[in-house]
Amino acid sequence: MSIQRQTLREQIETEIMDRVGAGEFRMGDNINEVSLSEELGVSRTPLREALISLSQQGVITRVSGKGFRWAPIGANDFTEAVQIIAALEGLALRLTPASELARIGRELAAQAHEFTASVSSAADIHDHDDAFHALLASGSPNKRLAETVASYKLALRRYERLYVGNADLMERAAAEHEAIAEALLANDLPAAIAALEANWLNSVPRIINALKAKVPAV
Amino acid sequence: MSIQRQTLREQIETEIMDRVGAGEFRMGDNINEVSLSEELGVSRTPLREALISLSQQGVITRVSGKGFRWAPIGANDFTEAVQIIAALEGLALRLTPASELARIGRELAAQAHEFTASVSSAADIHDHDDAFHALLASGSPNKRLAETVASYKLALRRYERLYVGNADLMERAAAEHEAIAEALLANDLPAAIAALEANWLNSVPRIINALKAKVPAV
DNA sequence: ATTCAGTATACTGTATACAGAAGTGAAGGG
DNA sequence: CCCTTCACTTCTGTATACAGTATACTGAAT
Repeated sequence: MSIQRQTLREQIETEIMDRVGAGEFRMGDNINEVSLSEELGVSRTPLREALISLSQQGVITRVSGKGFRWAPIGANDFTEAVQIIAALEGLALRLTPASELARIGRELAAQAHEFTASVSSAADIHDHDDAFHALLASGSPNKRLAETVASYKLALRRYERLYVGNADLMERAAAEHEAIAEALLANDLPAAIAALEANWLNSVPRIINALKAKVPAV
Repeated sequence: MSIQRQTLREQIETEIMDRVGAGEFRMGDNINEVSLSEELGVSRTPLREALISLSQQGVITRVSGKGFRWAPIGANDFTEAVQIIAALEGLALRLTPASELARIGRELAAQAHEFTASVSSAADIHDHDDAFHALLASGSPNKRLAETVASYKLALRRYERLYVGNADLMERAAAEHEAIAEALLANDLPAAIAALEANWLNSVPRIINALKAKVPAV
C-alpha cells in the first residue's frame, strides 16, 4: 500500500462536508473565514480554496464582496436537486449494459435485506443509503456521471439528516428500494427507472414536511 | 442601473474560459501558475481560486502535488459529457409547463431560421448555439438545472470548436435543431426529447472523427 | 425620537513571502 | 555504456501581510 499524500485543501473539504452532514453548521449563516480557519488550525488560503471547491457543489453560496455563507436549506433547493439526481441515476441505469442489470438487482436486494434485518445508527443509515445508490450507478461505464451523482448525493446529506429517527419514513424508503431491486431482477428497466424516480420524488414531500416541523418558516 | 462589481477571480474565470473556447491552450499540458498569472496581470492567489473553480467543470484537472493541467481532450470524455447534458436538457423539457412548450418551439424555430439566413463567423455560431440551448431550457423552473446545463455547455466549447468551418456538419446540426423546434410546435414532447437526444448523440461520432483528423492518436 | 453623516471596526479580496516537494541534469560507480 | 545518486532548480502548497469594502456604531441635527 502506498501512502496517499493529501493536500490540506482536500482534508479541509472532507472535514467540512463531514461536519455539514452532521448538521454542525446553521445553514443560511455566513462563514467567518478567520474563525473557521482558526478552528480547523489552518490558514485562510487553503480554507478559501476548499470553500470555493465546495461552493460548486451547492452546499456553500458566495456573495461577491460578502464572502461565503452556508447555502440556506429550503424546499425549492431540495426539489431542484432531487429532480436532477433522479434523472442522472436514471441515465446511469439506461447506460448500464443489459447483462449487468440482473446482477446489480441481485446485489441491491441482498443489501436491502441485510439492512432491514439489522437496525442501525444514523451513520449506518447514511452509509447504507450511499452504498445503495453507488451500487445502483456502478454498472454505468460513464465515470463522470458517477462522480456527479456522488457529488449531488453528498450535497443532499444535509436534508437526509431529517429522515433519521423517523421509522415510518425510513420504512417506506426501504420498501421503495426493494421495489427498484425487484424491477431490475425482473429485467424490467423502465419499471426500475420509474421506481427510482418515484423513490426520489416521494422523498420531496417527506423531507419538506420534516423541514417545516423542525425549521419554522422555510 | 447598478454598477456590477466583479471580483478578480470571476474575471479570470471568464477570461480563461474564453481563451479555452478559442483554443488558445493545448489540452493535456500542465499549467504554470506563475507564468499564467503574469500573463493575466494578476497574482497567483485569485488565479488559483479561479482554476479550482474551473476544475469542478471538467476543463481543468488537478493532480495532487503537481498542480493543475488542462484536461486532456478525448473521445471518452466528450461522450460522457454529452450523455449527461443530453439527459439534463431532456429533463429541462420535461419540467417545462406544457403551456410554455409551444411558445419555446416558436421562438426556437424563429431563431433557427434567422440563423440559417445569415452565414456567420465562428463566434456567431457559438453564440447562436448557446442561445438555442439556453432558450430550450428556459421554460424549466429549475434554476439549478439551468446553471448545470450552462456549465456543461461551456465545458463542451473546446470540442465544438472542431465543428467550425465544416459546412456539412453544421448543416446537419441545423436541420436537427429545426426538428426539435418542430416537435415542440406540434406539442409532441416525447418526439422533441428524442430529437434532442439524437442531436447530441449524433454529434459524438462527428466530433470524434474531427478529433482523429486534427489530433492524431486521441 | 428619528434620521443621517461620519468614523471606527471587522472581514473579505488580493498580493507577497516562505517551505517543501517534484523535476532536472551532471557526476560517479557498476 | 547504463544506472544511480546527489545537488540544484523550478514550481506548487501554505502562511502571512496588505488593501479596500461593507457593516456597525456614535453623535449631532432636525
